[in-house]
Amino acid sequence: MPELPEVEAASRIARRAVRGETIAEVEVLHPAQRRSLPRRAAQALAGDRVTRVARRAKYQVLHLASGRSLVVHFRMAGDWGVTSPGESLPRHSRVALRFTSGRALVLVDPRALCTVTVVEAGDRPLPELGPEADRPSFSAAHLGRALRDRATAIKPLLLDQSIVAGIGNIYASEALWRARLDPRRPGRDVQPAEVKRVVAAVHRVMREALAHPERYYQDGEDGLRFRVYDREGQPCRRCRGPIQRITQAGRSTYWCPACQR
DNA sequence: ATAGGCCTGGAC
DNA sequence: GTCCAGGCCTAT
Repeated sequence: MPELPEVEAASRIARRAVRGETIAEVEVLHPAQRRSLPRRAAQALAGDRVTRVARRAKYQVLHLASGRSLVVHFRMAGDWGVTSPGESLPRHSRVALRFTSGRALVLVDPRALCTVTVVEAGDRPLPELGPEADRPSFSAAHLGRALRDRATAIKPLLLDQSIVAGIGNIYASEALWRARLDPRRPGRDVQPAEVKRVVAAVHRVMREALAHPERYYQDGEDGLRFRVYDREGQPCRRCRGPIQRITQAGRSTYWCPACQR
């Protein structure tokens, strides 16, 4: 469940569950997870205390009393589970942070692609990231500067986390539909008025999803399901034209050729 | 710019 | 069986 709004919701769950808790043991339950969290690093966490849970874009940072931090990225399909003392772990549990209280914060990750890394005090915790997609600091002026001179299409540029942080494949399509902009448009050809529309659309999509932490990804009646994503061949909700799927930078893009220009 | 890799599960 | 998946990294 992992774009900015879903990671924000998850980080709130983690914050409520484990702030102030002391780590008793970190269990790595899937061998692939040791690529980011080797046995030694996991063992070294015992005894440390979680002082703060923060989120930056799609990263979650568990700050520890020692000055180290635990950086978690959900990638394609991660989520948190919280278990009470004695309770069994959910299906697809890959890493379990067990606390001295008996409670556990569990990384649930069917594909085992998530990363959990220990960052030592003073080390750079995160790669270079642009402004948060839901904030005013992600502005038309900022995006306009980033797009200038870029021959790359706007859709993949919205996925570039060093330009704007937190947008993923679904919300990129959703935002461009809202902005009525052709996802194939080269960055440098996007006019100032269109840049403004894109920024407004990204803000709107992010805010809507943040306001509905669970419902957005679910099927249903609440009118919140995707406008274009995963709707190939179905009628555009604006103009009734057929939604098309194309591949850009190796990822699916959904859009309406009739009303996105 | 594109392809492949990492993993597993679900849809077909 | 095949293809696809909410992300990101590396190699070509």
